Amino acid sequence: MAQDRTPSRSATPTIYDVARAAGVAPSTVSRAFSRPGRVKAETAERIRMVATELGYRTNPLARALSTTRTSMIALILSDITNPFHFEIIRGAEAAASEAGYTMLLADAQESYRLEREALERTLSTVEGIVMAGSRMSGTAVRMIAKQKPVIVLNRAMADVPSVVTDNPRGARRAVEHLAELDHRAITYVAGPEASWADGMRWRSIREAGHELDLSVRRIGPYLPTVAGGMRAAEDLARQQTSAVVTYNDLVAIGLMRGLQTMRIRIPEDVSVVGFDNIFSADLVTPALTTVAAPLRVLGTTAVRNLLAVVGGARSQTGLPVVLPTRLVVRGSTARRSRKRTWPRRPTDRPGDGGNAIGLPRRAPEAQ
Amino acid sequence: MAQDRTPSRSATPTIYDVARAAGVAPSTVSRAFSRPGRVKAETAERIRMVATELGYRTNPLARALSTTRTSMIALILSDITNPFHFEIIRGAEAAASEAGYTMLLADAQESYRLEREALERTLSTVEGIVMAGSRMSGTAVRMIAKQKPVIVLNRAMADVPSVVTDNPRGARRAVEHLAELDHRAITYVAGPEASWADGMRWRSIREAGHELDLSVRRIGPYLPTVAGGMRAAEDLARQQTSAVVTYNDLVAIGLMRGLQTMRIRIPEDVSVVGFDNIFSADLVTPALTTVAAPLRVLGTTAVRNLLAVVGGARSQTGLPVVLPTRLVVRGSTARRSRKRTWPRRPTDRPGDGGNAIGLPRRAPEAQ
DNA sequence: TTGAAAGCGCTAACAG
DNA sequence: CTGTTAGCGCTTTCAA
Repeated sequence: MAQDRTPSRSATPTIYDVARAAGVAPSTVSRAFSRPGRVKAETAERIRMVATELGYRTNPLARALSTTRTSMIALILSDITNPFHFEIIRGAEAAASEAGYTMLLADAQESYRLEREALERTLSTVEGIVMAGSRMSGTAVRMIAKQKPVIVLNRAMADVPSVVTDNPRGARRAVEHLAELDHRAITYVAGPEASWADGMRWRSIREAGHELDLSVRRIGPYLPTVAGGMRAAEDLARQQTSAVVTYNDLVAIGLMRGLQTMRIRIPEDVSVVGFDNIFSADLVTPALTTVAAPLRVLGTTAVRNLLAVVGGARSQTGLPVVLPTRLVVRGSTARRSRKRTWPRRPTDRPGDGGNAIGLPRRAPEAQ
Repeated sequence: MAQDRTPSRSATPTIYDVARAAGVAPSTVSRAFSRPGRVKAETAERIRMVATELGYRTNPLARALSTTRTSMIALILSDITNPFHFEIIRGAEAAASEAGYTMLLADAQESYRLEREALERTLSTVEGIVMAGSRMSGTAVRMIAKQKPVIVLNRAMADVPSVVTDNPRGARRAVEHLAELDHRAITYVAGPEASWADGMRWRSIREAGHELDLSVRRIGPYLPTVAGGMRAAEDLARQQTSAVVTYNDLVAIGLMRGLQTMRIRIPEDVSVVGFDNIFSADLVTPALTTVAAPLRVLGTTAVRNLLAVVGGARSQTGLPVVLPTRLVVRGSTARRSRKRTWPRRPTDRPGDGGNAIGLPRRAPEAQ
């Protein structure tokens, strides 16, 4: 009476049950499932019959114990709610299951501790790990990589295989696009300082700006979220800019929204370019022009490369795999209007005062 | 030379290594980790020291083999890219890791075969399963539930524990809201026919409509996507309605977009209410009024209940757990304007002709 | 409180 | 081609 709380679930038959029922040795049953070639066709057939009849299924854990092949990989995300990760997750999952692997998903929720715990929990279970947007230090990551194959996503590391997008070309395309639209000055709205991508993007934008003779400045850092973008809008209102490029789409979306509530029109007054092309980028108004990352491919590539390493491949080069980006032009960018229509109404801005808006209109300087 | 392709990774020490180094029996080491109480304090301490020094970590697979406790659960999703699932995933993951469990994630990509495979792959590894938006038949689900604890999400089942949102109340609130805004007729834009939620929502809306003396009709089914919503917009243009409720937010977003390209204004010409309150619902223009589901809580509740069952709890009632919804009023709904301003320009509509738009203006009928 | 021994379910030599 | 025999790393009686 004490024990029957759990509803009875049919106990799974083992290899021994099948062996007995089929009149063969257990090892033969094992072979029939793990290397069919090594068993006479008829025998294998009979075993298979008996097995399905009994409802036998090989226990992957037991198998893993002797082979060390668990057929599992882990995907560790810095923040699962970041839409940037959505398609990556799908890509990764698809690649994994396509290869017969199961994917463990762990969300660090931007917390170092949680990330460590997740690693701790999964490390000994999986054959390899994809770390996306990890907050860990380079040495910490290397530490992990010493124990299990690791692929780092969106962060180039010298000695750990990584997959990144082509930020330099993407940034350059963004700047070129704005230049073609007659913009002469660009503001970069920065993301987290610790972000590898942020560094790459800013540097590339600055360089492209120099080459194309645009003046470029940077504000930030901001949180890489819609809220962060709205904050940036407040700060941006104090300055004259006709064009801005943001760290990512979330920031761009927040920025547009913030600007719009101040009666600043997008794209008539300010053109905005984001990065990543997340879900939603084309749903906002105006639809966001953005440097699209091949999100799903990012996920599949990471997993495929990981599985290659697991399978014994040595990465040929020590260099990161770089995936191409492409500029998706939508409604948030337009030709610079000759007449400065902005700022318009000093009092529109909510919160901290008109000071910000009514500033002297000196031309933006580079850097 | 043939074997050294794989970079050497430090072999993990076992319980035996620790035992030897600490001068105790392996079983004692095991106890020290699994039931500390059963080991003399000093001994345990010593073992612990040696263990950390050697970098020992108990192998969960091996442990699972003898205890059948794998500390893993699976979350099987019908479609991982559906934003409806994003927060659910996070909630589930959080609840799992909080309980020391690891979550396997599998995406069925709306495919029955893939769902089966995922189940096949994970079933014997996990202690329980959360099925979200499953496409499987009731009997198939029951089949699974006979083997491992299962919680079904967003679908009420008689004999399998499930967690759902309060669609009836949510639908009712939506209808009430529209009625308060003077709308007299409502169109429900339906989602997939196989969807349990769709049935619930439609039925509830119809009932609420009856009670509040509104006429209610239904169009569809449509795919539960933005594209589906845009299709619905085309069809809706042939009819007079001042208010529509859609199967979900995605459809609502697509619908608004489609309507807007036809120069139909939201909310001036048509008020739109969605369901779920997914990420993006407040980013579109106008921001979407919607029946918000407690997405994250849905995930955590499912997992917590699952773990309770795993832990031996018997579900008290056979009834599904119902989570409350709440109506989030945003910009997509407004008071019905007296003057009918729509349809306006017969030729605006792209594609299949003016026929659709210029239809006789008969009042919408119920059902 | 600790040790010895017998598995958990499966795979992997090694013979035959 | 198939049976026999050891384990994989950990837990769990059963004694001591």
